[in-house]
Amino acid sequence: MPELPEVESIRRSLEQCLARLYVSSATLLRREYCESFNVHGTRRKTFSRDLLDGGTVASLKRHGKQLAMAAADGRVMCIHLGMSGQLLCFSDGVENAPRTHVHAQWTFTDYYNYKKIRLILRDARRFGGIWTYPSFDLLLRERWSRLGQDALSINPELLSRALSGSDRAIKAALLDQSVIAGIGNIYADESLFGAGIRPDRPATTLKPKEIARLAETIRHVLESAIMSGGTTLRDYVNPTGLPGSYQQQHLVYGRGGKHCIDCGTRLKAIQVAQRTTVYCANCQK
DNA sequence: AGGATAGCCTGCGGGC
DNA sequence: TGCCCGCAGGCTATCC
Repeated sequence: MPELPEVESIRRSLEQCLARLYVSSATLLRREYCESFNVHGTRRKTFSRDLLDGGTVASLKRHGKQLAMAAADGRVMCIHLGMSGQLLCFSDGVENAPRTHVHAQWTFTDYYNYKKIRLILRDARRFGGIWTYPSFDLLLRERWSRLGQDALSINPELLSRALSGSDRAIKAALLDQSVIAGIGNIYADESLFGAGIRPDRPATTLKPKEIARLAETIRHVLESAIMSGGTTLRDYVNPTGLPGSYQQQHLVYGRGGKHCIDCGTRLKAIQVAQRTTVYCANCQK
């Protein structure tokens, strides 16, 4: 379940592995997993060139939970991993790569070191996808423009503006990618606990001081999680196969019915925005 | 029109 | 042992 910290870990890992490499092949194995757009933003058939075939990897960018790989000639490929998506790197010749649920694969050639790297995109549940554009500007305009401020660069003023006039539960707002981008169920619960705010409070009832505290806590939680390489609950691993360890620092997520680490009260598990939500009724007001 | 809801999809674990 | 059901949740389409 890649949220912002996991996607950022993947981005950094791919940047290390693939920057400046030549894309010597790109294959889409499941047609409907990828949508390609022309210069007018109109959908059309996907060609291997859309998956950067024949290009050179210039940059890896991220906004919220979405990742973009751009070629030096401007072509860009946006990847969203949904719930179960994985990007995995293998050095050429090593045949321990998973074969199931692979929807796209690439071969990168490193002409300086005479090495080849294979990248595969697997996604069992197929909630993810790939969207390709002829330029980064088009990705920004057609897709990323729908996303709110990236959660890693949130501050009190921006969060306050994003939440203004919304009377739904604060957690529902945090999960809405058009309000703030990158937060999923795990980091929403952890951030609200850290800020001492009940997840079911209508967003409009938050005082400026609480919004400020929440903004700071979100940044702190996400930064800590990135330093731990993200959260691995079941099968998240970065492209080099390394799991994250932030799950060891979870204070509420997945701990419903257990004791609050701060005060010992039994943590409550409720439903907010159709998601299991765990909080401490004593510590969170 | 903002917000709630259903549905997509597979793997896994608990219960019987 | 094996089967069935519920649950996990990011996102979009649809409804209210």
